[in-house]
Amino acid sequence: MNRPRITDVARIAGVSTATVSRALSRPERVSAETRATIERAIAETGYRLNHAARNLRHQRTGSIVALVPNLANPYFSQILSGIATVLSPAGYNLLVADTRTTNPIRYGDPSHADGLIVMDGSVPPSVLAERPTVVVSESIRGLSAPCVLIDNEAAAATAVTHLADLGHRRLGHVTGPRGNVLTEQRLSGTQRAAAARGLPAPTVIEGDFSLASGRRAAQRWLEMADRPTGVFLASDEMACGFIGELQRHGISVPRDVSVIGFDDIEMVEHLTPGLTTIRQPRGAMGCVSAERLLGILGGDGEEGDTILPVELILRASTAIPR
Amino acid sequence: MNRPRITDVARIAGVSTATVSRALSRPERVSAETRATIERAIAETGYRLNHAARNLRHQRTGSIVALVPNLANPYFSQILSGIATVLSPAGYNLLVADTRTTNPIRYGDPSHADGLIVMDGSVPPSVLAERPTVVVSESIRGLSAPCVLIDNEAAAATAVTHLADLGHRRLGHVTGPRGNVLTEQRLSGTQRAAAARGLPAPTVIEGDFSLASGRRAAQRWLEMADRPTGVFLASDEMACGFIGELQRHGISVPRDVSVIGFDDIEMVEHLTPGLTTIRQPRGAMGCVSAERLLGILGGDGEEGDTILPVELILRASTAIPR
DNA sequence: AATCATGTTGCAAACGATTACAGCCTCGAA
DNA sequence: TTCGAGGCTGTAATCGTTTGCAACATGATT
Repeated sequence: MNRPRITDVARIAGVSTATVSRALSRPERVSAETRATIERAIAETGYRLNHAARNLRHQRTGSIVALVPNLANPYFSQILSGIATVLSPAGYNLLVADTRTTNPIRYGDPSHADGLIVMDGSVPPSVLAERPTVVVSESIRGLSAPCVLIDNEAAAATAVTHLADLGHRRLGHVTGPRGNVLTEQRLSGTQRAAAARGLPAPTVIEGDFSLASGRRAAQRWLEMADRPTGVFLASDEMACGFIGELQRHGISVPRDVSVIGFDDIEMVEHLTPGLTTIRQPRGAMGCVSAERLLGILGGDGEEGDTILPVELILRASTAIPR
Repeated sequence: MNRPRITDVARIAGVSTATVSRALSRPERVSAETRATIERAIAETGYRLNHAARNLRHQRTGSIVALVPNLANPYFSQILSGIATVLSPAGYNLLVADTRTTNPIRYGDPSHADGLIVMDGSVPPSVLAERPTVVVSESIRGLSAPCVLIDNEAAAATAVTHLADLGHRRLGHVTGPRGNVLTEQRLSGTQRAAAARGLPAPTVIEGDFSLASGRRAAQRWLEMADRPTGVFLASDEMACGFIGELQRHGISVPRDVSVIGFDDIEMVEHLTPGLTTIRQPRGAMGCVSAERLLGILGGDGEEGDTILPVELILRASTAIPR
């Protein structure tokens, strides 16, 4: 037996399909008794709306696609989770596409989704121009879409100020890859905050956000004559590698050196010592980006970027210098 | 200016919409020169197919929905990632729904998706009966859908056998919540393997898979007169809590006690000591479940469950007993 | 009694594709 | 010349809704 259609309901209720449709979408425009009859007919047939047909008629899809560079990465899945909590009550489906395996062009196509939330800065702007778009976490050059970001410079300053508050004067900073926007902003915040406290410019070690580059940074630190007593690393992954390598050489954290990371990825809470770090509000970033996209879709979208506050998470890896 | 439709292409190419449609879906049924003309017209107009219309006509959606209990949990996002790598090349969209925020009934609706991949054992079978379904990781009682699983009993036996191989004779096992299928299977595998090696029955401590319950298990361990020298915990999270709490009491892992976990979640590689554990092939579980679903959709679906092999990951938390 | 506003309902045309069926043309065989 | 086969194309119905417009009934107003 085929799935019941709206005409089946109409026939059984003895009304036209137009009336059934109205009873569903704007019940107040249908008389109470007709509505009751229709409801009975719906129950009897087990009728359920065909969304493909409705979407065709409405010229919309009811879906939002989220473009992530790597679905397996917890950083993104937490943002996704935030997005889902907003989209679902709003009646939108969440379509997820991993840019490693999916051609983003496919989702730029308006017949797939009503809007895009992009977490991958490397997606070409031309693909995104066709649909309402919100960018999260990174900004994309040449695209005039609203972004949901954190203030990386201020966040870095917070980290450095924390070290300064503890009494550290010789500071180190391990950066992300050169040229990356995040890298530059965090570096600049680091230098600004140190200067503001009247401290000498922090020693800069170049990294690339990866665990391995954190380990290399540790080797650099070990070789130094005048070792910084407080080190701020631009990612938690690097901080993990850094601490692990130091411990392997008998250095104690935080007794010999205080370490502060960036991101607050889940695992660093469980390290020994627990890592002091800057938490990015990933869930909130997801929520806000979804809300802003809904705003645009609803026609009352605002201009400009949203900057979300970060939080300094104090754990055991930072302490007063010896 | 409106989006070009197939009629626009047809008009410009001087053919009927039927011919344009055929040129797109089965080019060999259209003469080469007509095809060329059509292609020119498509390029000229910038025409792109409207998927809503095609789907309506084809009575399909082109989407698969994945039902996860918690999108922010890396365990699931890695499975999702595997699913995405298979679905995307097959031309399907991946719709993700978090069962905490979305009513699963909504996705049981055939007009949303062509099939379901379920990662949440608590979804009522009635919701799933309407569409082809594959269950991953847990099995759902009362649902005759193929499952993609690991052999939890054998995996637990592998863990225990590893401890036995190292020479441990007094073993402990921290379980998941009672009543859970996984809990029972891992417990039974633990007991069977100990018996097979002629060891006394392992001391059982009840947990619930959470970090906190791992900490509580550590307290229980500390109170014991005759402490097990090797402990197998049914989740890595519990193992983290367990080790952390022991270290806080000056107990050294693995010198004083060997610890083995279950899952190989990302962070445990970076603990000190690195956690020996049983790795679930999460990416593969995702791939296989997606492939099986595509099989069903394609009409040549096979019956029965797929059991994937686990892997013992040796790290630093297990060693020969003192 | 005529007019009008109001509330309900139905008719039929969209939305944008796909495809069964039939028609036309060409060419080779009888 | 006639016929049939095969290749290509067009006509029109269809997928399941939504919605502008018009029609109708009812009761209030003049």
